Amino acid sequence: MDIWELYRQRGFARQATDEGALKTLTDTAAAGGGVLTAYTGFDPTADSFHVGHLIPLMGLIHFQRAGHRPIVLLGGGTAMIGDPTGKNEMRKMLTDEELAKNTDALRRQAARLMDFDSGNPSAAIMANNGDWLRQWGYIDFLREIGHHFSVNRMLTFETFKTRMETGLSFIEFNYPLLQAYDFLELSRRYDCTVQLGGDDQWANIISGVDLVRRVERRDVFGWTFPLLTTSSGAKMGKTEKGAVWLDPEKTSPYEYYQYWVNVDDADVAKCLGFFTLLPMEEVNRLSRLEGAEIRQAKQVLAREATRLIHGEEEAAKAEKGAKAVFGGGGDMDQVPSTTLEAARLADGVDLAEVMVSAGLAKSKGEARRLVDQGGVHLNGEKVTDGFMRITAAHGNQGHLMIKVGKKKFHRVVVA
RNA sequence: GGGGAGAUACCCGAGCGGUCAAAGGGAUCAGACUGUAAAUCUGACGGCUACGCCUUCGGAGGUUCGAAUCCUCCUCUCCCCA
Repeated sequence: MDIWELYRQRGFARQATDEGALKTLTDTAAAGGGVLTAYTGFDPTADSFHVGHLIPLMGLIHFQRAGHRPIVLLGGGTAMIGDPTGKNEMRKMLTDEELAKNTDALRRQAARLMDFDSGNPSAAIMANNGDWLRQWGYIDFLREIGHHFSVNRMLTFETFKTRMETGLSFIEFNYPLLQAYDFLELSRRYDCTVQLGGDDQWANIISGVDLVRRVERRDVFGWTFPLLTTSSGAKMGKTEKGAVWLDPEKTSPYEYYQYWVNVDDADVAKCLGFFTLLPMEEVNRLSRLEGAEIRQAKQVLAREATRLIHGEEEAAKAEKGAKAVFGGGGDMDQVPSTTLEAARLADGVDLAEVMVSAGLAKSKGEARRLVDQGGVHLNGEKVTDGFMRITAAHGNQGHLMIKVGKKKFHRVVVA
């Protein structure tokens, strides 16, 4: 089975520029013992990847597992422009320092997901388009790259059509040229012949394919992955706290695990294909589960997805923590926690205040509302007084368990 | 350069000079029902030991007993003309 077939089976296929030719190319490479090189670009707009980046990242992981060579392209240059795709308004400009910091953080995260250093032919490459984009002079770029682009055609891109209503700045209008040029540069430097990306990148990808053909008279290809949405069409990867990050500092492994256990029934099968490396037979078996048994599938999903990002040990801990609070008994240590100085318990501490500092409520008022609505439990007992104060009497061997709603648990350690 | 429209809470979006902490929808959160689903119904949704007080309607001033609402200037956005 070639990589493209594997992509199809697991749901990683949306559009391809020329699937027939792509297969031929892959077969030829395989027959000659060579590897194929593909890249995906990520703009360093934050200092961590989040769940929204996961499909392309998983795509690259599979690509490498299939024996090919992935390139992770960090958009240190393009992020200075801002991809207008899917945006209604221009994104704020990042400073050089922010970019450097973000690029660095993303590089470290990516390095944990793929093999970059083994020296194998399939060892991944990390590139930064700032390395080549920032060297260009304006006139030179226009003459050498710009003249290959038709404005008439660019205006037909969905991205720009919608932006014609709300406004589009010239800087953003140039984004496809830069991304297209990346492909040209990567094809020259690394013999990269495929660009992978989310389906919203289609226009940018074919711009690159066209550019390489025009300049190099060489056929390269584009392949897009579906966008990560729930079955109801909403974007995935968001919780009330915001994006679900891959950085354990921003989203703990426990929270990460919880995110996956809580996906809708309707999305479980899809997610198993996308976010685990389980063989498809296993994915299909789990996907056939119905009713309450779907929970088993969700647990496998959460376990595997967490393992991939945070490692076996953290995944096991997150799972134990989940079992402890939802199944009763067991190891509570993995539940998110904060500490509280014992001395403060002497005259009581406002529960609402503790909830705010633990991130369980945005304000004391909200915390009190939650209590009023019967959504707060302390050590398993429903709290009824919004102004309740925590005292030493509540210290259950130095541990207090606050539950908000049905799923949010937080431990307070008295120290 | 000229003319017009506009900026309201997380998003969209109403808003007569007082009865506006600001309609409605979405998102979100909580409760009930469940399986740590979905759908549905109910409630909450600026802050604050709270039938009151404080801070909000792009920014800065002003008029007024009283301003989201009127005036002036500024910033930004969109549309049309050249």
